[in-house]
Amino acid sequence: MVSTRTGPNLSRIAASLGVSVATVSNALSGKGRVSVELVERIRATAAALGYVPSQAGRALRTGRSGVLGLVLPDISNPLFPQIAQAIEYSASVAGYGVLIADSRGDVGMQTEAINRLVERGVDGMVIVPRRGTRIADAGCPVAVIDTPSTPGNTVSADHWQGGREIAKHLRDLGHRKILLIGASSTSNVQNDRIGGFKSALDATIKTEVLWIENLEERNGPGCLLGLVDKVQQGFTAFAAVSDLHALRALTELQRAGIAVPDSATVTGFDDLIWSTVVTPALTTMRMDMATIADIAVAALVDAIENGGPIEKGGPGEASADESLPDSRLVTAEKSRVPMQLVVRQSSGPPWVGKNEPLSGELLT
Amino acid sequence: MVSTRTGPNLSRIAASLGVSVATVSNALSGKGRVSVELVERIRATAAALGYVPSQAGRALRTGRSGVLGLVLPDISNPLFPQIAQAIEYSASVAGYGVLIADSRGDVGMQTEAINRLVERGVDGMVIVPRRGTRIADAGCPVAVIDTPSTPGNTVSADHWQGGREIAKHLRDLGHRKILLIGASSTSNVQNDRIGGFKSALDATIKTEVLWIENLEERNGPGCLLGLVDKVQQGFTAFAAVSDLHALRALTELQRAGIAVPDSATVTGFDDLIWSTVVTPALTTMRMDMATIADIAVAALVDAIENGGPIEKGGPGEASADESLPDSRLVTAEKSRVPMQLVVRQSSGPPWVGKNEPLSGELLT
DNA sequence: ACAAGATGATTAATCGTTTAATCAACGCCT
DNA sequence: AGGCGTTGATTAAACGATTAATCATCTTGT
Repeated sequence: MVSTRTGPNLSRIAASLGVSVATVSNALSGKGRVSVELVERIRATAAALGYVPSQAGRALRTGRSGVLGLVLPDISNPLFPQIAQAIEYSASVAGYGVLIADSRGDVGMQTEAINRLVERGVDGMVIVPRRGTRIADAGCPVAVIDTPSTPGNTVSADHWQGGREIAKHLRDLGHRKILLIGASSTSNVQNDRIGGFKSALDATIKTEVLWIENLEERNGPGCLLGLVDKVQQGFTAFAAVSDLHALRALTELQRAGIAVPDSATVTGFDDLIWSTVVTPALTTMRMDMATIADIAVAALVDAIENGGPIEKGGPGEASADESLPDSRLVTAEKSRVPMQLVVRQSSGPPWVGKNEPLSGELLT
Repeated sequence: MVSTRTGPNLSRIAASLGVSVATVSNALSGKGRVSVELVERIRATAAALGYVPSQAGRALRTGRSGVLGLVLPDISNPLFPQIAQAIEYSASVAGYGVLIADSRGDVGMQTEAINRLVERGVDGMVIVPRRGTRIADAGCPVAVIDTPSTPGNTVSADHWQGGREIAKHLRDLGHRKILLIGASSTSNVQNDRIGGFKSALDATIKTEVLWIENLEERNGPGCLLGLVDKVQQGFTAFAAVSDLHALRALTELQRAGIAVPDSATVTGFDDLIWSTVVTPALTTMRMDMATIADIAVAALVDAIENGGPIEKGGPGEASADESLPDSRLVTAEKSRVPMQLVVRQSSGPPWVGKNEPLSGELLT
């Protein structure tokens, strides 16, 4: 029960100057009419006393908490640090705090996580869904960061263009038989990247898609991807849809004695933390998370403060549920942010040098 | 100005039942004296109306926000997902929300980040410092997750024991010349891991420490670690102090045609996301973040709600600053949580099979 | 039967901030 | 000089929940 009555409040400042609290409030917020001289004095004593406004008091009065929620259904996603950092930065610049919620990969717990945020009184939330999960009605403005092709998406990287860029990079290097590596065929993001990839190539280049999830269903998690066979079949480039899978491909090839990039090219996506430290460093596509976060937060703040552009919840059960006000997906003018190609050492022309594509001596 | 007057409040419930707000409050919190029958009716209508208590109102009255802050000076740390997930879970079980703050690696911005949290009215905060940065006075209970040897540490993994375990694992496999790989000699965590490692070995086993930071100062970031030379010098095992460096070592060795674990063993620390997907999967030490988070949050909540055990801010400038109440580092009974050895495929006995330690054909 | 205690509910104050409404001076114009 | 707009400040009423203090009943003991 030790209430930490820490800083002074408005009335303390008011008392110490012999003015009213309203005047102090007005002076500090610059809203009412206060003489410049008095504003100066109030500012000074506020600073001297180390005044910090009570968010609770302000929130109660204004009905806004100044806090945004951040929901990542799959928080173990290695992209999380990038996203959290970018959102937190954009939010703090806009004067908002960021409350995190985790649904531990469980789709059912996502609603629960969202409810926790709502109960904490967030003014809006940023949701990065995975696998096209439905966003439950939140009763507050919601910004969705997924992929442009998903209905309801607010802003995201241009995954399609990203796919195109990396495809062109591989094509220009001279690759003619490319294996695309993805995790799940139900992911919108991955499908867009793959779609863009294929759209950049004509019939002279052959592609094939390997879905890791399907493979692991048969061979168990962590199984080999069978890339050595693919090399023997003539594939010279392996374009993973995420750096995590690129890493898997890279090490599997290396373990089999296939040199990268000399005998096989590997590329990834997202420029994750390890892409620069592995040997060879990964060629990858980087998303501009700072810009994406800025846009998402700006759209959210606009909706919160000015009742900006919102779109009624998606089709389906959205308007059927009447107990809650419908979720309000915010929209942004610029909804797709270009990705940037980062060329490092893991990609190169096929069949460089003299080596056979397969040394064979170290097959597991 | 569209105030989202969403849910009903206490008075709405009170009015709809013809009782007073105090009674409703008492009934829902179970504190005052209300007849069981009335409690039942109040609970029912509260649920029917979809009542959610206003955190702002509650916070203003009780002086507690029900929110904890989470500070990671280096949010790009790949451990972040694990930590954030664990802390958020423990906090939500304890009825608290988690507000994140990032100082983007900049030590100076750490104070700023902490201040942002304080201004938002967090009841306490969890800080995971890096490189022994000083914790600025926060004016609220603070739990520090670092390493047991750091003064002021609240709880953490037992890095020393972790080092011992992995050393014993390598010793038992038969390795006699081991290279330890760390990033920075100023990191308490890394020093503890290395210290524990060495403490488990007698003079028959030779170890050497490679600090990546020193190497990169000379050769530039992302440079090779020169592990091929080390193999030639007779090192058979490479024990990295983090999975990130283990990954770096693994790929560097593989790129040079040195098979892992056949010709060289590589181990890591922390069981990061990629440790299972690389080939060979990484042998590593896993921290029990769930337990660590539970302990940290419990200590924090205890200090917040019962004024639990706290320790005055560290020596030095802590008590010199008089404008803020001193920071209160909370303590926990169990401050070191054992790490767990996870044996996978990247470690094995030295010189297994017939292969020469170095094939040499693929040296970069 | 009456004082004393237990029970169940209400009153009213409070947390700190914002803001609409009010008020007192003062200068200015006709 | 009296009415009027402007300036600079104050008053007072919220916002929603918590809680100490109070009050009305009803039970119980002597």
